[in-house]
Order: sequence, then structure tokens, then C-alpha cells
Amino acid sequence: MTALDNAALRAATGAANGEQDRRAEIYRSAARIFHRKGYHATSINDIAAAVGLTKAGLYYYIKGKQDLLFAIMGFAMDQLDEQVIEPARRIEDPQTRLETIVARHARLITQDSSALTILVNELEGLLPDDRADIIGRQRDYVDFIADTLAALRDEGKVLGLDPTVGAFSLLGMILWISRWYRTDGRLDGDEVVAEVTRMAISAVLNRGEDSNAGNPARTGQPAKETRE
Amino acid sequence: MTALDNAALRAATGAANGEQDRRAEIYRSAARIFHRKGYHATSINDIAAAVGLTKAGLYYYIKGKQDLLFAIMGFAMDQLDEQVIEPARRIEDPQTRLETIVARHARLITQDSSALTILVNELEGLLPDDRADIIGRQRDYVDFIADTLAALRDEGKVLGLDPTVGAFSLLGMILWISRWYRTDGRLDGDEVVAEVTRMAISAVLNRGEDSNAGNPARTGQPAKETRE
DNA sequence: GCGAACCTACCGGGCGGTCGGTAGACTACT
DNA sequence: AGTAGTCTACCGACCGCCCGGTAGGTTCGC
Repeated sequence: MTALDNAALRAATGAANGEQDRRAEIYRSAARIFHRKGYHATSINDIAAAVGLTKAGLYYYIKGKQDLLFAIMGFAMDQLDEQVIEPARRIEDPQTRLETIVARHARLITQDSSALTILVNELEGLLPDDRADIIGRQRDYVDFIADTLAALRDEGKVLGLDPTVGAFSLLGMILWISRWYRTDGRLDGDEVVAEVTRMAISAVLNRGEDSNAGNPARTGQPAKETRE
Repeated sequence: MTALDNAALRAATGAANGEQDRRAEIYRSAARIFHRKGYHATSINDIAAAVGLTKAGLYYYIKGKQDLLFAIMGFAMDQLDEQVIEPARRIEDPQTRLETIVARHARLITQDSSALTILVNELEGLLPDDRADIIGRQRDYVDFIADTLAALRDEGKVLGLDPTVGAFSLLGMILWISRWYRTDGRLDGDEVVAEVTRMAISAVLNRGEDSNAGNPARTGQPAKETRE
């Protein structure tokens, strides 16, 4: 069920229409409304009306409100895996990898922030099992970023930065974009992505002269991260 | 009414107890529950039960759910004004001012994130007029940070960073703290504040002499900002 | 005539909010 | 000292509404 739903959602995000897949339109509309009003403030009727159905008609396509939310989040997580994590994982140089992560994640958000924003804002709307699933995948992502920062530190390019705090801080910068970026604003998406990526890299790298590479002389305690 | 409420809330946050002000306890409890479950997912009954009242009893103290939310947000905004903006406004050196802003804001969040987090997450729960009030104050804050970044740029310490994007990005780092920081976690609040402050400053300042040393993130164009 | 794609009508329940009442402390008058 | 009045701080019961969800059709293309 979920895999099917996600496939539908993916198709919807790709090509706007052309197939009869009504489900895709429903998921896209739901994601947009959840994003705008919040999950709890959105009624099934809101979604039904947005796609031109009655509530009962909508239930022909969905199993329930919580399943709808979980499907959207699963799709968002898949998007993150495919568009950000997998491409970045193939890059060995830590700095380039970090740039890729930030730029690709930021780009996803400037393109369509609905699902990705719901992913982080509506976790408490899920059933416990579903929530555990999503949180687990999110934690993997945070660890992936933290490991990249740890690798940068091992190269001497980062001194005295806790990888976990660094990862969360970068994520904060990135995820916050969806709160202020407007498609019709002063800056276009590419400019925003570029600015944020530069800030992110600059935030974690040592500044100019005081980075004596490969010699973490007097950093605070080293992080305990050893995974991967 | 609102001013009175805020005074009560402030008193509650300051000294834990000592006066019979039940209202203060109610606001504090409500803030904590709104923070944990979200405004829409929290019922008036939840709040009443948390303070040992029935719903009807609770209504002796509050005017309604939305007024409660507005009072909490107003208090959070007052806190921000008094603990962050006013102290920072008295500092002339832009870099020191920016450090003050980030450190003080981050510290507020590590100390008690409830009200400040509601302030940014539950805006759509407000009545239009109230929302306009809060959004206006928030915009003033963003402008204050952006102006500080613009001043840094005029000193030559920042090159090619759009002040608005910079302000939002720093805010993202700071506000995100409330999502991952745990009082009983590995790092204590002071460490987190210090780490985040260092990252924030590093994010906006120029690196040594070569701004973009061999990184593929090619973003030359300077920002068009001319404000202030 | 049969299944996919919908609808109308409805259900139980919880919501925000209100109403009338009242226990008890305190005051005021006799 | 007794008692009538008053005010604060609550409570039980209730209201209308809308919620998520469902039962049982009906329409329509094949």
C-alpha cells in the first residue's frame, strides 16, 4: 500500500498530469494543504474539496488521515534518499560531499517544500510505529552529515566543532528556508541555494591561517562518533 | 488584559512561585503543552487537567484558546526584546553585536524553549489581527539582524552575502536548537550556545584571504542589498 | 450487467465554549 | 454572637458544531 502510494506521489511530482492517477493529485494537494495550515488544522473535507471530491469520495482513494500523512512523509524521505543522500554518498571528498548535501537539500526545498517540510513539522501526527520509522530514517540522515563533518575534522579542515551540533545547525539553516523563501521573491531559487551553501561551508570550515592541518591541537573534547 | 497577562507570565518565568498567581501557572503549563503537542492538537481540557482544573474552571482565568496562544506569543516576543534585542542594540561594533544576538537568543532557547518555539511554529493558530501584530515584531527582529550583517559588510568583513538570506539562515540555526537540544543530553546548554555562536559568526565572516578556494560552489555575484 | 468511481446521508464523539450553581472566606450590620 | 450579603474560585452539565469515518446506494463506461 505504502509503496504504491509513494510511487503515485513520485509520479505526481515528476509530471504534472497525463495519466489518470487521481491518487497522485490527492497526495500533492494534501501535502500542500498540510504544509500551509498544518496537519491537525486540516480536515479531510479541506482535502476533498481541493481535489473536487466529497469526503466519502476521497475515502475511495485513501485509508485514513494518518495514512495520508505517513505516505507523504515516506515520499519526502524517499526524495531525500534519492536526490540528496545517494548522490552524496558516492562522493569521497568530505568537503565536496558536504557541499553536495547542502546544495541538493536546499534545492529540493526551493523547488517544492511541501512534503519535506511536513516531514519535520508534523511528526506527532503519526501513529507510534510510523513515527518510529520516520524518525529512524531522519536519524540516519543526521548521522550521515555528522560523519561527513567528522571526516572533515580528521582532515584537519574543522577544529573544535562537535559533529552532531554541526549537523543539526546546518540542517536548521537548510530546513528554515521553507519558512522564508518565496518563489516570487527578490531572489530566485538558485541564488538562495548558492548563498546558503556558501554559508554552510563557511560555518564549519576553519578560517584562513589558524588551521594547521591534521593537528587538532587544542580543540575541545573530540566527538565520540566512530560509526561508518 | 494582555499586558496584565504578560506580566503574570513574566513573573512566573522569573520566580517559580511565591504568589498565588494561578494565571501564571496556567500560561506556563499551556506553553509547555502547546510546545510538546502543537496548538491544534492540544485541547482546552488538556490544559485544564494539567493545572488541576476542569474546563469550566479554566475559563475563569482565560478568555479563550486563541487569546491564550496570543498571550504566550506576546510574552515570548517580550522576552526576545528584553533579553536579546535591547542588549544587542546598545552594542555598536557589528561583530560583537551579532555575537550577542546569537548567543543570547540561543541561550534563551536552551533555558526554556516553550514560548519561543511556539512563537515561530503556531502563527496560523492566531486571529488575523494578532498574527499581524506578531509577524510585524518578528520582521523587525529579522531586519535588526540583517542591518547588523549589512554593517559588517560595510566594514568589509563580509563579502557577497545577502543580509536578508544571512539573517534567515542564522535564525534557522538558532531556532532549530529547540528541536534537538535536550537538557539531559551529552552537551550542556553553555556548550551548545558556544558552538552555535561560533558557527554563526564563522558562517558570515570572510575566510582568510581567498574567499572561495577551489570549491565548485561557484557563486560570484554580490548581493543587491543597499538597505541602511 | 458489472465493477470502478463516486455520492448522500449518517454516526459517535470530542471540540471550544457557556450556564447556572455553590462552597467557603470574608465583610457588615445588628 | 449571629446572620445576611458578597465575592472569589471553582464545578457539573450542557450546547452546537464539526471532526474522521462509514453504510449503502447511484451513475457510467465497458
